[in-house]
Amino acid sequence: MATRRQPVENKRRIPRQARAAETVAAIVEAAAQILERGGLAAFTTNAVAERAGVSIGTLYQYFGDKNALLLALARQEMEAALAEIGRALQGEVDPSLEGRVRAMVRTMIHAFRGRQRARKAVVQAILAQGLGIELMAPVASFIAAAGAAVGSSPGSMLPALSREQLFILSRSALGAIRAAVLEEQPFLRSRGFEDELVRMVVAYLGAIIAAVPRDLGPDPGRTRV
Amino acid sequence: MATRRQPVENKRRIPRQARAAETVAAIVEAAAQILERGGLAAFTTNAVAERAGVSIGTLYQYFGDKNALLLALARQEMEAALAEIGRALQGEVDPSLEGRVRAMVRTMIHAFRGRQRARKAVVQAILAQGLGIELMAPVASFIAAAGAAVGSSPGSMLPALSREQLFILSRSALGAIRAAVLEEQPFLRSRGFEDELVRMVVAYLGAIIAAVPRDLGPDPGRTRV
Amino acid sequence: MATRRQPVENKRRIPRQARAAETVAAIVEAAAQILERGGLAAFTTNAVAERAGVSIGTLYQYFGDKNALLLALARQEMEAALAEIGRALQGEVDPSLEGRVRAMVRTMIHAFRGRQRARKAVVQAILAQGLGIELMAPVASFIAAAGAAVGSSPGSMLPALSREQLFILSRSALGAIRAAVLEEQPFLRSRGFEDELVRMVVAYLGAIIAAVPRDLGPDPGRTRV
Amino acid sequence: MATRRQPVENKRRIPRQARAAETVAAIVEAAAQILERGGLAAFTTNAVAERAGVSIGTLYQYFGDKNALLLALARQEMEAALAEIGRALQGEVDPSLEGRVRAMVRTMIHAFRGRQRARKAVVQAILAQGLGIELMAPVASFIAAAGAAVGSSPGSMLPALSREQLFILSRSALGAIRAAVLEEQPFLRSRGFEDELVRMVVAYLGAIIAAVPRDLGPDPGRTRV
DNA sequence: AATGAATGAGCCTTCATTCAT
DNA sequence: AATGAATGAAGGCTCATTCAT
Repeated sequence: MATRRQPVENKRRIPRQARAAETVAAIVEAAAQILERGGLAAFTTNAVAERAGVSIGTLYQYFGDKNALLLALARQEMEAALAEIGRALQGEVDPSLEGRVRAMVRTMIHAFRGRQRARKAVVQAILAQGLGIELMAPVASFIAAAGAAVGSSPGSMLPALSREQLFILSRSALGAIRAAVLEEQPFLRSRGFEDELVRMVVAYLGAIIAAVPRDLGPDPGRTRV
Repeated sequence: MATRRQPVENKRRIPRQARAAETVAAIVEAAAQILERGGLAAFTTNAVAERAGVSIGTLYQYFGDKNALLLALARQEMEAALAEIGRALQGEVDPSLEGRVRAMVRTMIHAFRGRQRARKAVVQAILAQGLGIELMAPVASFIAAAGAAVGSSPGSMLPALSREQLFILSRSALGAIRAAVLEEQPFLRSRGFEDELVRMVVAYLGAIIAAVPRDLGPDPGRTRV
Repeated sequence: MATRRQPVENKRRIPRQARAAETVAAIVEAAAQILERGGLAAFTTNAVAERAGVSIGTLYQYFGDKNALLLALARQEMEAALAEIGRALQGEVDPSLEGRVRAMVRTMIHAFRGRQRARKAVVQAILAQGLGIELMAPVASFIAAAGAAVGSSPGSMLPALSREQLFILSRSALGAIRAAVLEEQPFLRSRGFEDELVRMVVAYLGAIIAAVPRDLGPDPGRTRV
Repeated sequence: MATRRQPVENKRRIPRQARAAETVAAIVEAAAQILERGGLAAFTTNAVAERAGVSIGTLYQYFGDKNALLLALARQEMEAALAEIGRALQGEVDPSLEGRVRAMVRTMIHAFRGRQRARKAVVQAILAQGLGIELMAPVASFIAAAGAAVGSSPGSMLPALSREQLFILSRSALGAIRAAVLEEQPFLRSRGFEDELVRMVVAYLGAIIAAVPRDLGPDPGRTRV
């Protein structure tokens, strides 16, 4: 990407007026469109500005550099996905563990509003920038919170999850989804794929629960995020 | 970015002589070193040629473009890892399912000869090029073969794996390892991380086996690669 | 020249402001100067940009590639020459056929503002690019128009010219001039050379006129551009 | 072409043995084929050597540089064309001026064994190298000789031709043919085109003859090559 | 005589970013 | 706040040519 600076966050100006907010939204939307159509190769700041209908200078008024724009898009979609999951969990008819897991998996599979190419490009770019951590942090928190909620519910046997367990829980399913996105696997949105992901996660959680008595009682060393 | 051609493989000349083979090896090794020290940003064809002690022209004699070199490095390491796994399975003292899984997981974790930065860079680049499929194909074949071997062993209950199961099996564990590499997680090489990955895979395999009687008997629709 | 693309015209941005127009003019002028001094070998985009006093990026802002710049220069000079011929025909004291022909020949000989090396380089490059047609089209049109004007004048015997006649008329004289330029013949600007060219063209026109009665009367098959 | 040296002639070794002569012929033929198929862009020394089935080193054994090879090809074809003209003039049934002119024109149109793309490429390259003079010299000599022969024949009125006349005579017709080749004009091999070229040349010669009495008597200043 | 691996100067081009208006 | 012309570092890549074997 030949970026000269790599400020993780680099917003120059917080938009305070309605017009400015619209401009920012237009730029982010333009970025998504460019990515969707032309992939990472077409994603140049000039191209985004042009499609957004603003000058390149205006783009830099709101996004300190190319990365900031990419990150903003990624964050926006990630937050939308998490919010979606939250809604799904809330309104879920099936309150069982499997029901909850399925709701989460399904939402993650269908994230990014169906813009697969854009999603792929964003994932590629995020990974290429080494910004994966940033974006995964909220996911981990979310899962930890969900896990804690489940674990603390009356009849649950789910213990507090270790750092490694949390990591694997969030990265394995998401990693598989991600791989399917990057490889453009046709079965990404199939029921079979979803079923297997759910099976894997549920099986893993089951194994964790089953291991509890042997491994430990309530342990202060465990992370309870 | 701005790649003009994307030939998956782009070797120009097959080295027929000992001297040429050495040159090729030197170039690939130089690439790994450059990547290890300076990451993707430092990975320029000129830099690689210089470190390899050959002219840029010589580099292009053997690698059609920058990508071909990257791919060659990735392939070499991937094959080395698979071979390593093969050896590990062969000489494994513990022939149990968990023993086998652990051998595979451990090898994947320690792949790329411990050059983590180089590994990260290669993964980033491969993903950014959308070349993930190419590299994962042999892994999937390998796992399918291993799965088939296990499944056909006398007392095994492991059925033939479906396409989706195969995918998830190979990508979830590898996806988690990959994420740990990209995020430079400190626990990557820890015993705890390995344990959890093994637990996840074993649990998933157990769930697959448990599901067989209900789902289906021997089914010709299943992939038995 | 190792050109990868061959877009006949490849202007990136239409200059809308006075400053931009000046920049473009400066670049084209610089190109002519570089060509005049160092020939085709010295004609590199970086050299042109430097002489023009702009950055290489600016050059590419207005000319999609090296070729586009070359073509722009060629077009500019070609159009200047045609305009010059137009003025010469207009103000010509000698309205005879020979007078007109001489005016045209003389202007073509002295085209390109006397910059013979630049002219040679441009011709070479244009031919090497296979772009000769593009540049000759307006000349053919011009000659056709002139021929038609002459032919339709009261006492003229000049018939409408066929495609082949038009072609030969425009290419033979110009071809001889071009050859003299490329071969750097010392007599290029001599009176004797001009005289002979005029003689050739006039003789050919005379032959065409003489042939009319035998060949055909007014014939709709003939091109009257 | 980025040539570093430009030795007009640069043969390294005169082949004295049959095998060597075959090799040289194979290389020249390969050059013609490469040119015919891929144009100037494909004409690299390595490509020619490969097609000729020899190593690049061998190519350089016989041709000092790329130019020498190009020139050799051009010469070979040019000489073939002149020889062809000679034969045509010899066996010509029509001994009139027009008959002779037509024989010459026709041969020039059909030169290069019908390999139009190769011819075009050679012309482009020759012009781009500024080697036009070299190749045209024999043509001029030939025409001068032919003119002298005609002029000295009993009833002929053709005077010795001046340098400029010779030049125009050879370059105008050939220039028109050349332009048709470069522009890939479809009528290149048409009867109409040939007719007009003949008409032009004959008309010009007629004008020269007609001018003799007024201009000069036998003049020592005239070139009688 | 032939081979072909190696050379390397240097070209074209991209695109993130700045700043005067 | 917005504009957009201008910047320029930097990188991928070509190909004629050499020379040790």
